Amino acid sequence: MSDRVWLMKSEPDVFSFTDLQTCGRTWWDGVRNYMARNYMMKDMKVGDWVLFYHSNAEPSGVAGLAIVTSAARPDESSFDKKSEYYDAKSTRENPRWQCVEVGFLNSLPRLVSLAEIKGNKRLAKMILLQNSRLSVQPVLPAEAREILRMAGVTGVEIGAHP
DNA sequence: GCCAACGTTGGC
DNA sequence: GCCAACGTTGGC
Repeated sequence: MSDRVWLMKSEPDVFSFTDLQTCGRTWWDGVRNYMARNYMMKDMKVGDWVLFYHSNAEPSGVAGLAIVTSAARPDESSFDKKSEYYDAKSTRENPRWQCVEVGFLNSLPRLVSLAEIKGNKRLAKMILLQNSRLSVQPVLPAEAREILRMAGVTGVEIGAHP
Protein backbone atom coordinates (compact mmCIF):
# COMPACT_ATOMS: atom_id res chain seq x y z
CA MET A 1 0.00 0.00 0.00
CA SER A 2 1.29 3.41 -0.96
CA ASP A 3 1.32 6.32 1.44
CA ARG A 4 2.81 8.70 -1.05
CA VAL A 5 0.90 11.78 -2.10
CA TRP A 6 1.31 14.12 -5.03
CA LEU A 7 -0.25 17.39 -6.07
CA MET A 8 -1.20 17.86 -9.72
CA LYS A 9 -2.45 21.10 -11.20
CA SER A 10 -5.09 21.53 -13.82
CA GLU A 11 -6.96 24.58 -14.99
CA PRO A 12 -10.62 23.76 -14.39
CA ASP A 13 -11.59 25.60 -17.59
CA VAL A 14 -9.51 22.99 -19.41
CA PHE A 15 -10.03 19.91 -17.23
CA SER A 16 -11.67 20.10 -13.82
CA PHE A 17 -11.99 17.65 -10.97
CA THR A 18 -15.64 17.25 -11.95
CA ASP A 19 -14.47 16.28 -15.43
CA LEU A 20 -12.30 13.57 -13.84
CA GLN A 21 -15.26 12.38 -11.80
CA THR A 22 -17.29 12.15 -15.00
CA CYS A 23 -14.73 10.29 -17.09
CA GLY A 24 -13.31 8.19 -14.25
CA ARG A 25 -9.69 8.29 -15.35
CA THR A 26 -7.43 10.18 -17.72
CA TRP A 27 -3.88 10.23 -19.02
CA TRP A 28 -2.19 13.32 -17.62
CA ASP A 29 -0.89 14.40 -21.00
CA GLY A 30 0.44 17.77 -22.07
CA VAL A 31 3.00 18.24 -19.31
CA ARG A 32 6.03 19.90 -20.94
CA ASN A 33 8.24 20.52 -17.95
CA TYR A 34 11.13 18.20 -17.19
CA MET A 35 10.84 18.22 -13.42
CA ALA A 36 7.15 17.42 -13.58
CA ARG A 37 7.81 14.74 -16.19
CA ASN A 38 10.55 13.17 -14.09
CA TYR A 39 8.27 12.85 -11.10
CA MET A 40 5.72 11.07 -13.30
CA MET A 41 8.31 8.86 -15.01
CA LYS A 42 10.49 7.92 -12.10
CA ASP A 43 8.61 8.31 -8.87
CA MET A 44 4.86 8.03 -9.27
CA LYS A 45 3.48 4.56 -8.61
CA VAL A 46 0.09 2.99 -9.08
CA GLY A 47 -1.90 3.60 -5.90
CA ASP A 48 -0.23 6.89 -4.98
CA TRP A 49 -2.75 9.51 -3.96
CA VAL A 50 -3.08 12.80 -5.82
CA LEU A 51 -4.40 16.11 -4.57
CA PHE A 52 -6.18 17.50 -7.64
CA TYR A 53 -5.43 21.22 -7.67
CA HIS A 54 -7.35 23.83 -9.63
CA SER A 55 -5.00 26.53 -10.93
CA ASN A 56 -5.99 29.79 -12.57
CA ALA A 57 -9.34 29.36 -10.89
CA GLU A 58 -11.74 31.27 -8.70
CA PRO A 59 -10.76 30.17 -6.20
CA SER A 60 -7.60 28.18 -6.88
CA GLY A 61 -7.09 25.28 -4.50
CA VAL A 62 -7.24 21.57 -3.82
CA ALA A 63 -10.51 20.42 -5.35
CA GLY A 64 -10.52 16.66 -4.92
CA LEU A 65 -8.74 13.38 -4.39
CA ALA A 66 -7.37 11.27 -7.21
CA ILE A 67 -5.20 8.18 -7.47
CA VAL A 68 -2.50 7.02 -9.87
CA THR A 69 -4.04 4.23 -11.94
CA SER A 70 -1.18 3.53 -14.36
CA ALA A 71 2.55 4.11 -14.35
CA ALA A 72 4.11 6.45 -16.91
CA ARG A 73 4.07 5.68 -20.60
CA PRO A 74 4.83 7.86 -23.65
CA ASP A 75 2.57 10.90 -23.98
CA GLU A 76 0.55 10.27 -27.14
CA SER A 77 -0.25 13.96 -27.54
CA SER A 78 3.44 14.66 -28.18
CA PHE A 79 3.24 12.59 -31.41
CA ASP A 80 -0.01 14.13 -32.62
CA LYS A 81 0.57 16.94 -35.11
CA LYS A 82 -2.95 18.20 -34.55
CA SER A 83 -2.50 18.46 -30.79
CA GLU A 84 -1.53 21.71 -29.13
CA TYR A 85 0.95 19.57 -27.17
CA TYR A 86 2.70 18.23 -30.29
CA ASP A 87 6.49 18.18 -30.02
CA ALA A 88 8.49 17.45 -33.17
CA LYS A 89 11.43 16.32 -31.04
CA SER A 90 9.41 13.54 -29.45
CA THR A 91 9.21 10.33 -31.49
CA ARG A 92 7.84 6.87 -30.79
CA GLU A 93 11.39 5.52 -31.02
CA ASN A 94 12.60 8.15 -28.60
CA PRO A 95 9.72 9.69 -26.68
CA ARG A 96 10.59 12.89 -24.91
CA TRP A 97 7.44 13.14 -22.79
CA GLN A 98 5.69 10.59 -20.63
CA CYS A 99 2.72 10.76 -18.33
CA VAL A 100 0.83 8.68 -15.79
CA GLU A 101 -2.87 7.87 -15.76
CA VAL A 102 -4.93 9.35 -12.93
CA GLY A 103 -8.32 8.22 -11.71
CA PHE A 104 -11.10 9.67 -9.57
CA LEU A 105 -10.80 8.62 -5.92
CA ASN A 106 -13.09 10.81 -3.83
CA SER A 107 -14.66 14.23 -3.69
CA LEU A 108 -13.88 16.49 -0.76
CA PRO A 109 -16.51 17.99 1.55
CA ARG A 110 -15.13 21.35 0.43
CA LEU A 111 -12.30 22.88 -1.57
CA VAL A 112 -9.17 24.01 0.29
CA SER A 113 -8.18 27.33 -1.26
CA LEU A 114 -4.67 28.56 -1.91
CA ALA A 115 -5.37 31.40 0.53
CA GLU A 116 -6.14 28.88 3.29
CA ILE A 117 -3.02 26.90 2.46
CA LYS A 118 -0.92 30.08 2.62
CA GLY A 119 -2.48 30.89 5.97
CA ASN A 120 -1.56 27.56 7.57
CA LYS A 121 1.89 27.46 9.15
CA ARG A 122 2.04 23.68 8.87
CA LEU A 123 1.90 24.02 5.09
CA ALA A 124 4.52 26.75 4.76
CA LYS A 125 7.08 24.41 3.20
CA MET A 126 4.87 23.06 0.47
CA ILE A 127 6.41 23.24 -3.00
CA LEU A 128 3.16 24.84 -4.09
CA LEU A 129 4.16 27.93 -2.12
CA GLN A 130 7.87 27.82 -2.99
CA ASN A 131 7.64 27.28 -6.72
CA SER A 132 4.30 28.30 -8.12
CA ARG A 133 5.20 27.00 -11.58
CA LEU A 134 5.64 23.29 -10.95
CA SER A 135 2.49 21.41 -12.00
CA VAL A 136 3.38 17.98 -10.60
CA GLN A 137 4.93 17.86 -7.16
CA PRO A 138 5.33 15.61 -4.11
CA VAL A 139 3.43 16.38 -0.91
CA LEU A 140 4.53 15.18 2.53
CA PRO A 141 2.08 12.82 4.25
CA ALA A 142 1.72 15.29 7.13
CA GLU A 143 0.89 18.08 4.68
CA ALA A 144 -1.64 15.90 2.89
CA ARG A 145 -3.27 14.96 6.19
CA GLU A 146 -3.51 18.61 7.12
CA ILE A 147 -5.14 19.54 3.81
CA LEU A 148 -7.62 16.68 4.10
CA ARG A 149 -8.44 17.83 7.62
CA MET A 150 -9.03 21.35 6.32
CA ALA A 151 -11.28 19.92 3.65
CA GLY A 152 -13.42 18.32 6.32
CA VAL A 153 -12.29 14.77 5.71
CA THR A 154 -12.22 12.66 8.86
CA GLY A 155 -11.03 9.19 9.64
CA VAL A 156 -9.19 8.56 6.40
CA GLU A 157 -5.72 7.07 6.36
CA ILE A 158 -3.57 8.11 3.43
CA GLY A 159 -3.13 5.19 1.10
CA ALA A 160 -6.20 3.37 2.41
CA HIS A 161 -8.76 2.42 -0.15
CA PRO A 162 -11.97 4.41 -0.07
C1' DG B 1 -5.45 41.93 -18.04
C1' DC B 2 -1.06 42.58 -15.70
C1' DC B 3 3.19 41.05 -14.51
C1' DA B 4 6.64 38.44 -11.48
C1' DA B 5 8.87 34.30 -11.44
C1' DC B 6 10.78 30.88 -13.71
C1' DG B 7 11.97 27.47 -17.50
C1' DT B 8 13.70 27.04 -22.22
C1' DT B 9 16.05 28.35 -26.37
C1' DG B 10 19.65 29.68 -29.13
C1' DG B 11 23.55 32.79 -30.35
C1' DC B 12 28.05 33.31 -29.31
C1' DG C 1 28.76 26.71 -21.18
C1' DC C 2 27.06 31.36 -20.48
C1' DC C 3 23.40 34.28 -20.51
C1' DA C 4 20.00 37.42 -22.87
C1' DA C 5 15.76 37.04 -24.91
C1' DC C 6 11.71 34.96 -24.99
C1' DG C 7 7.54 32.24 -23.68
C1' DT C 8 4.60 30.37 -20.12
C1' DT C 9 2.47 29.78 -15.66
C1' DG C 10 -0.52 31.23 -12.53
C1' DG C 11 -1.68 34.54 -8.69
C1' DC C 12 -3.80 38.71 -8.15
